[in-house]
Amino acid sequence: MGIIGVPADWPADEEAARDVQRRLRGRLVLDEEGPAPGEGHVTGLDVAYDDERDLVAAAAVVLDARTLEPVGSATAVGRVSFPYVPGLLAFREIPTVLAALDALTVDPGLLVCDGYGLAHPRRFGLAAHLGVLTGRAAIGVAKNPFTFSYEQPGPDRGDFAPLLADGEEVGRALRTRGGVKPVFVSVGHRISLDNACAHALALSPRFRVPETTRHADALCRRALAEARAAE
DNA sequence: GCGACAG
DNA sequence: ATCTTGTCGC
Repeated sequence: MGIIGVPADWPADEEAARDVQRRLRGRLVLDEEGPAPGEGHVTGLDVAYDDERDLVAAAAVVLDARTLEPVGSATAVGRVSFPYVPGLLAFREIPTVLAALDALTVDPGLLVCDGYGLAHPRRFGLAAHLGVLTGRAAIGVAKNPFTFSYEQPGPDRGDFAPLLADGEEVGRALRTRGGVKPVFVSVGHRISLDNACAHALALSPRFRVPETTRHADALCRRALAEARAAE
Protein backbone atom coordinates (compact mmCIF):
# COMPACT_ATOMS: atom_id res chain seq x y z
CA MET A 1 0.00 0.00 0.00
CA GLY A 2 1.37 3.40 -0.99
CA ILE A 3 1.27 6.79 0.63
CA ILE A 4 -2.15 8.36 0.40
CA GLY A 5 -2.44 11.91 -0.83
CA VAL A 6 -4.32 14.91 0.52
CA PRO A 7 -7.88 15.21 -0.84
CA ALA A 8 -8.20 17.70 -3.69
CA ASP A 9 -10.97 19.59 -1.92
CA TRP A 10 -9.10 19.84 1.36
CA PRO A 11 -9.38 23.26 3.05
CA ALA A 12 -6.48 25.47 2.03
CA ASP A 13 -6.37 27.62 5.14
CA GLU A 14 -7.68 27.97 8.68
CA GLU A 15 -10.69 30.00 7.71
CA ALA A 16 -11.81 27.41 5.16
CA ALA A 17 -11.31 24.65 7.74
CA ARG A 18 -13.49 26.45 10.27
CA ASP A 19 -16.17 26.79 7.63
CA VAL A 20 -16.07 23.05 7.01
CA GLN A 21 -16.51 22.44 10.75
CA ARG A 22 -19.51 24.72 10.98
CA ARG A 23 -21.10 23.09 7.97
CA LEU A 24 -20.53 19.47 9.06
CA ARG A 25 -21.67 20.28 12.56
CA GLY A 26 -25.22 20.42 11.23
CA ARG A 27 -25.03 16.68 10.58
CA LEU A 28 -24.18 15.70 14.15
CA VAL A 29 -26.61 13.28 15.78
CA LEU A 30 -26.76 13.88 19.52
CA ASP A 31 -30.01 12.21 20.59
CA GLU A 32 -28.90 8.58 20.51
CA GLU A 33 -27.88 6.54 23.51
CA GLY A 34 -25.24 4.64 21.52
CA PRO A 35 -23.91 1.09 21.75
CA ALA A 36 -23.87 -0.71 25.10
CA PRO A 37 -20.46 -1.01 26.81
CA GLY A 38 -19.02 -4.52 26.72
CA GLU A 39 -20.87 -5.55 23.57
CA GLY A 40 -19.67 -5.79 19.99
CA HIS A 41 -16.55 -4.01 18.80
CA VAL A 42 -14.67 -0.87 19.80
CA THR A 43 -12.00 0.67 17.60
CA GLY A 44 -9.07 2.75 18.78
CA LEU A 45 -7.68 5.38 16.40
CA ASP A 46 -4.39 7.22 16.63
CA VAL A 47 -1.71 8.81 14.47
CA ALA A 48 2.02 9.50 14.65
CA TYR A 49 3.89 12.20 12.76
CA ASP A 50 7.18 12.80 11.07
CA ASP A 51 7.02 16.46 10.09
CA GLU A 52 10.59 16.31 8.78
CA ARG A 53 9.61 13.81 6.13
CA ASP A 54 6.07 15.10 5.86
CA LEU A 55 4.60 11.74 6.90
CA VAL A 56 1.67 10.75 9.06
CA ALA A 57 0.84 7.16 9.99
CA ALA A 58 -2.61 6.18 11.25
CA ALA A 59 -3.73 3.00 12.98
CA ALA A 60 -7.16 1.55 13.65
CA VAL A 61 -7.27 -1.34 16.12
CA VAL A 62 -10.54 -3.20 16.65
CA LEU A 63 -11.10 -4.81 20.04
CA ASP A 64 -13.75 -7.19 21.26
CA ALA A 65 -15.57 -4.90 23.68
CA ARG A 66 -16.04 -7.65 26.25
CA THR A 67 -12.55 -9.17 26.38
CA LEU A 68 -10.62 -6.13 25.09
CA GLU A 69 -8.65 -8.49 22.87
CA PRO A 70 -7.71 -7.24 19.36
CA VAL A 71 -9.77 -8.82 16.59
CA GLY A 72 -8.46 -6.78 13.67
CA SER A 73 -6.35 -3.79 12.72
CA ALA A 74 -5.18 -1.70 9.80
CA THR A 75 -2.73 1.13 9.13
CA ALA A 76 -2.27 3.81 6.50
CA VAL A 77 0.49 6.27 5.75
CA GLY A 78 -0.14 9.67 4.24
CA ARG A 79 1.27 13.13 3.71
CA VAL A 80 0.68 15.68 6.43
CA SER A 81 -2.42 17.52 5.26
CA PHE A 82 -2.54 20.47 7.63
CA PRO A 83 -0.36 22.21 10.23
CA TYR A 84 -1.18 21.69 13.88
CA VAL A 85 -3.57 24.42 14.89
CA PRO A 86 -5.47 24.05 18.18
CA GLY A 87 -9.11 23.58 17.24
CA LEU A 88 -8.25 22.24 13.79
CA LEU A 89 -6.53 19.01 14.78
CA ALA A 90 -8.96 16.91 12.76
CA PHE A 91 -7.69 18.27 9.46
CA ARG A 92 -4.25 16.94 10.27
CA GLU A 93 -5.42 13.42 10.95
CA ILE A 94 -8.61 12.61 9.10
CA PRO A 95 -7.52 11.62 5.57
CA THR A 96 -5.07 9.02 6.86
CA VAL A 97 -7.35 7.80 9.64
CA LEU A 98 -10.17 7.28 7.14
CA ALA A 99 -7.81 5.27 4.93
CA ALA A 100 -6.93 3.03 7.87
CA LEU A 101 -10.62 2.58 8.74
CA ASP A 102 -11.39 1.70 5.12
CA ALA A 103 -8.73 -1.00 5.20
CA LEU A 104 -10.39 -2.84 8.11
CA THR A 105 -12.03 -6.14 7.30
CA VAL A 106 -14.11 -6.34 10.48
CA ASP A 107 -16.87 -4.04 11.73
CA PRO A 108 -15.32 -1.16 13.73
CA GLY A 109 -18.24 -0.66 16.13
CA LEU A 110 -17.71 2.37 18.36
CA LEU A 111 -14.88 4.72 17.31
CA VAL A 112 -12.64 5.86 20.16
CA CYS A 113 -10.57 8.91 19.20
CA ASP A 114 -7.50 10.39 20.81
CA GLY A 115 -8.82 13.92 21.34
CA TYR A 116 -12.11 15.73 21.78
CA GLY A 117 -15.61 15.63 20.34
CA LEU A 118 -18.05 18.31 21.47
CA ALA A 119 -15.53 19.74 23.91
CA HIS A 120 -14.17 22.08 21.27
CA PRO A 121 -14.28 25.83 20.51
CA ARG A 122 -16.96 25.25 17.85
CA ARG A 123 -18.31 22.03 19.41
CA PHE A 124 -16.83 20.00 16.58
CA GLY A 125 -13.59 18.30 17.54
CA LEU A 126 -11.91 15.30 15.99
CA ALA A 127 -14.34 12.68 17.35
CA ALA A 128 -17.39 14.59 16.14
CA HIS A 129 -15.81 15.16 12.74
CA LEU A 130 -14.86 11.51 12.31
CA GLY A 131 -18.29 10.41 13.54
CA VAL A 132 -20.11 12.52 10.97
CA LEU A 133 -17.83 11.47 8.10
CA THR A 134 -18.26 7.76 8.88
CA GLY A 135 -21.82 7.91 10.18
CA ARG A 136 -20.71 5.87 13.21
CA ALA A 137 -20.94 6.29 16.95
CA ALA A 138 -17.77 8.03 18.17
CA ILE A 139 -16.30 9.34 21.40
CA GLY A 140 -13.22 11.36 22.23
CA VAL A 141 -10.89 10.51 25.10
CA ALA A 142 -8.18 13.13 25.51
CA LYS A 143 -5.17 13.15 27.83
CA ASN A 144 -5.11 16.92 28.28
CA PRO A 145 -7.85 19.42 29.17
CA PHE A 146 -7.32 21.60 26.08
CA THR A 147 -8.72 25.04 26.88
CA PHE A 148 -11.29 23.74 29.33
CA SER A 149 -11.11 24.10 33.06
CA TYR A 150 -12.57 21.63 35.49
CA GLU A 151 -13.00 20.98 39.17
CA GLN A 152 -10.91 18.11 40.49
CA PRO A 153 -13.04 14.96 40.42
CA GLY A 154 -13.08 12.70 43.51
CA PRO A 155 -10.02 10.50 44.04
CA ASP A 156 -11.53 7.15 43.09
CA ARG A 157 -11.81 5.36 39.76
CA GLY A 158 -15.12 6.35 38.18
CA ASP A 159 -15.27 9.77 39.85
CA PHE A 160 -15.82 12.62 37.44
CA ALA A 161 -16.37 16.35 37.15
CA PRO A 162 -17.96 18.29 34.28
CA LEU A 163 -16.02 20.17 31.63
CA LEU A 164 -18.00 23.35 31.28
CA ALA A 165 -18.23 25.81 28.39
CA ASP A 166 -20.71 28.65 28.61
CA GLY A 167 -22.40 26.84 31.50
CA GLU A 168 -22.94 23.80 29.32
CA GLU A 169 -21.46 20.37 30.08
CA VAL A 170 -19.41 19.60 26.98
CA GLY A 171 -17.50 16.68 28.45
CA ARG A 172 -16.15 15.22 31.67
CA ALA A 173 -12.87 14.84 33.51
CA LEU A 174 -13.09 11.15 34.36
CA ARG A 175 -10.86 9.29 36.78
CA THR A 176 -10.02 5.91 35.21
CA ARG A 177 -7.46 5.10 37.93
CA GLY A 178 -7.60 6.03 41.58
CA GLY A 179 -5.31 8.90 42.49
CA VAL A 180 -4.14 9.46 38.90
CA LYS A 181 -4.82 12.45 36.63
CA PRO A 182 -8.20 12.04 34.90
CA VAL A 183 -8.83 11.62 31.17
CA PHE A 184 -11.15 14.00 29.35
CA VAL A 185 -14.16 12.40 27.71
CA SER A 186 -16.57 13.97 25.29
CA VAL A 187 -19.29 12.88 22.92
CA GLY A 188 -18.44 12.63 19.24
CA HIS A 189 -21.51 11.36 17.41
CA ARG A 190 -24.56 9.17 18.04
CA ILE A 191 -23.91 8.55 21.75
CA SER A 192 -24.78 10.09 25.11
CA LEU A 193 -22.21 11.57 27.49
CA ASP A 194 -23.12 9.09 30.24
CA ASN A 195 -22.58 6.22 27.84
CA ALA A 196 -19.35 7.71 26.46
CA CYS A 197 -17.99 7.81 30.02
CA ALA A 198 -19.18 4.25 30.69
CA HIS A 199 -17.25 3.13 27.62
CA ALA A 200 -14.13 5.06 28.60
CA LEU A 201 -14.20 3.41 32.01
CA ALA A 202 -14.85 -0.08 30.62
CA LEU A 203 -11.94 0.36 28.21
CA SER A 204 -9.54 1.36 31.00
CA PRO A 205 -9.57 -1.49 33.53
CA ARG A 206 -5.84 -1.19 34.25
CA PHE A 207 -4.29 2.00 32.91
CA ARG A 208 -5.30 5.64 32.74
CA VAL A 209 -5.56 5.57 28.96
CA PRO A 210 -8.10 3.22 27.29
CA GLU A 211 -6.82 -0.04 25.82
CA THR A 212 -8.07 1.09 22.42
CA THR A 213 -5.79 4.12 22.45
CA ARG A 214 -2.83 2.14 23.79
CA HIS A 215 -3.08 -0.41 20.99
CA ALA A 216 -3.58 2.21 18.28
CA ASP A 217 -0.71 4.31 19.61
CA ALA A 218 1.72 1.40 19.52
CA LEU A 219 0.61 0.35 16.05
CA CYS A 220 0.81 3.77 14.38
CA ARG A 221 4.32 4.28 15.76
CA ARG A 222 5.33 0.97 14.27
CA ALA A 223 3.75 1.92 10.94
CA LEU A 224 5.58 5.27 10.95
CA ALA A 225 8.91 3.60 11.67
CA GLU A 226 8.37 1.23 8.73
CA ALA A 227 7.43 4.10 6.43
CA ARG A 228 10.63 5.92 7.42
CA ALA A 229 12.72 2.83 6.78
CA ALA A 230 11.10 2.46 3.37
CA GLU A 231 12.57 5.94 2.77
C1' DG B 1 -3.01 43.02 21.80
C1' DC B 2 -0.71 38.70 23.84
C1' DG B 3 -0.46 34.14 25.34
C1' DA B 4 -2.57 29.47 25.77
C1' DC B 5 -4.22 25.77 23.42
C1' DA B 6 -6.57 18.20 21.80
C1' DG B 7 -2.29 15.79 18.88
C1' DA C 1 2.94 15.04 18.58
C1' DT C 2 8.31 14.83 19.27
C1' DC C 3 13.45 14.99 21.30
C1' DT C 4 14.91 10.42 24.92
C1' DT C 5 18.01 5.87 29.37
C1' DG C 6 17.59 4.15 33.07
C1' DT C 7 15.01 3.49 36.84
C1' DC C 8 11.59 3.26 40.68
C1' DG C 9 7.48 0.72 41.85
C1' DC C 10 3.25 -2.36 41.70
